Amino acid sequence: MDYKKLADLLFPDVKITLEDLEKRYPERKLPEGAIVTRFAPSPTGFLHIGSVFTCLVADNFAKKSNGVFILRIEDTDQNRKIQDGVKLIIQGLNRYHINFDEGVDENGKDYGDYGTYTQSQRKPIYMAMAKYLVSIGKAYPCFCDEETSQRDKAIQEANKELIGYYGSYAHCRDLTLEEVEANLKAGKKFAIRLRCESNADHKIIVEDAIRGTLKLSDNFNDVVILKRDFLPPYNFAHACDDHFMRVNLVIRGDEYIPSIAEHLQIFKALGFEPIKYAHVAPMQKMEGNSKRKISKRKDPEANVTFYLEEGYPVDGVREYLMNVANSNFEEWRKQNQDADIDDFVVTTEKMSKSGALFDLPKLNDVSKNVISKFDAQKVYDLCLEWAEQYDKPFAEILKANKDYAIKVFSIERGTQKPRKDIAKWNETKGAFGYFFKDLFNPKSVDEYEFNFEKFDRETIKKVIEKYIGVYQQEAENSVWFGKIKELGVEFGFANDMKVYKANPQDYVGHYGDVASILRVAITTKANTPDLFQICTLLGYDEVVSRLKKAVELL
RNA sequence: GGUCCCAUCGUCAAGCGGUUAAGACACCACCCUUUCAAGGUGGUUUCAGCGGUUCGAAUCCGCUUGGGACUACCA
Repeated sequence: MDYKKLADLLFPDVKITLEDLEKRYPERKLPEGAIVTRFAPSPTGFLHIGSVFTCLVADNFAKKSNGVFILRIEDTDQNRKIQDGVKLIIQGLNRYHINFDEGVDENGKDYGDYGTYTQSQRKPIYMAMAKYLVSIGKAYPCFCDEETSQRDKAIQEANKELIGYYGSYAHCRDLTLEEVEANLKAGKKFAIRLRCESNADHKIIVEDAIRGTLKLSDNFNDVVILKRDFLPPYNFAHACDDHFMRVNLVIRGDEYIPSIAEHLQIFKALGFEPIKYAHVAPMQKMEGNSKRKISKRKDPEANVTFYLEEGYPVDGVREYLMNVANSNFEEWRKQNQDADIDDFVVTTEKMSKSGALFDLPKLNDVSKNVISKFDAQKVYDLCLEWAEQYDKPFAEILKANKDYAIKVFSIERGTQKPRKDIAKWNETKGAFGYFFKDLFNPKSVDEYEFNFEKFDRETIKKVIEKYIGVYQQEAENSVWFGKIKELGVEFGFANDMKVYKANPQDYVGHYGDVASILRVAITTKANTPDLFQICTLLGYDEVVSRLKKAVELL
């Protein structure tokens, strides 16, 4: 068989050769150990949180090794592509401070020397390489239609045979030149298949950067490497692109593990150096009693916009994702409290083999800590940024009361033990809303978080009424609090915690309870920052009017 | 069905043949207390099961079970 002739018959117009491409995309001159990796999404929907995770890791590898991080758009499936898919991905990634050294921008424009970075535009490369494989006898044209493969599959299933295009099912594997010519003349379209030289009984050993040694069955299938539209499926695009972009570490989801053998076969046929893989476990989610992958369709938290909408600060999400990526991150963070998160070095060895459950309570905790370290101005800025998009009325209030809002956010901030009231910006209104007159408008006693299990209405009312009489805007916290204690004694509250603890039955409650009643009366909330500071900020008139309001509603 | 991957507290996880089996989140209790939080201290809870190898197994090997992925001219 004259394979060269076959290749020319199939691709008469393809002139690009392997040598041309090797020259056009030379090996990179990078320091020893530099990692060249890439994120290669398909623009088929929203940006998945798992993608952000993978990017964070990949970006870290590249940056820390003085390597290169590439964004490549895998849009060879023209049917699944969506409008603005690329934009969505890039914008989402940018929000999480992920930037690429090479790739495409929001408008689809390339930057970098190894482009183009959009697969649908790399057709000439794939065709050239497919032609090359045909010319050396490692690939062949397949004229089979869908019905044929459906039928074969049914037969294989019925016979409990392996499913695929191989052996006697590989109808076009040994077509003669004449047969090919006849098919071509008849106007039949063809795909290109790899001529597989192995079988399923053959085992291969692969070293995965995360998984360690993997023992896999070899590929036995004459897989399609060029579809009828002459665009490649993932497998061939992966081999060509990652080789010519001089990628040296492929970080991808572990759903690709079963196809490693197939991919390596393609590399080998092409004469390319086999590539190193790092297969990342997917994010999981609890459903009933079992874990499952977070699904794009079913789970809102799969979409990055979920975190944006809820108002999780970007730094919080990044911090949490780092936690998931490397278990030693937490320890590192403890020792480097103020260090930039980018200073942390992620290692493949420390990455988990099994999928981590997305743990929202943990995210909340991490996020609370992150926010607690922001200064008031930053809290204001980020909260406003969030509100502008997701809570317009609140944004207006924040803008109209900027200085005041910053004072509010300053309470017990910047101290050794900063408050941890909020984990995300959509909690701000609940936690601090009462500071703003426009947001404080209780209509019924039900809106107050009074502890009616401990104290009845009358007691609460009496305490508040009495307090209205004695309340003054004190300059000193201690003086102010002394009065509260004093007031409590009148109603039978203990003014000493130890005394109270010793004989609780002798008292109605303790001074903390008095403070709680006043806190709720003034703010409606049981949990607030330092009440003295709240009163100071609110001002005498407002405090008194709120106390009166509470009495009225009680 | 076939192929492959994975398996330590409720969750995330240290662990790499000898440990009282770390730590974090969550939960509970207590302490502190000029209130609420925060913080501090302590606690509940884990090696999926069964065999083997070994003086010794969470760790190595088998099997079983459970979970997951793949099985496209999708990626």
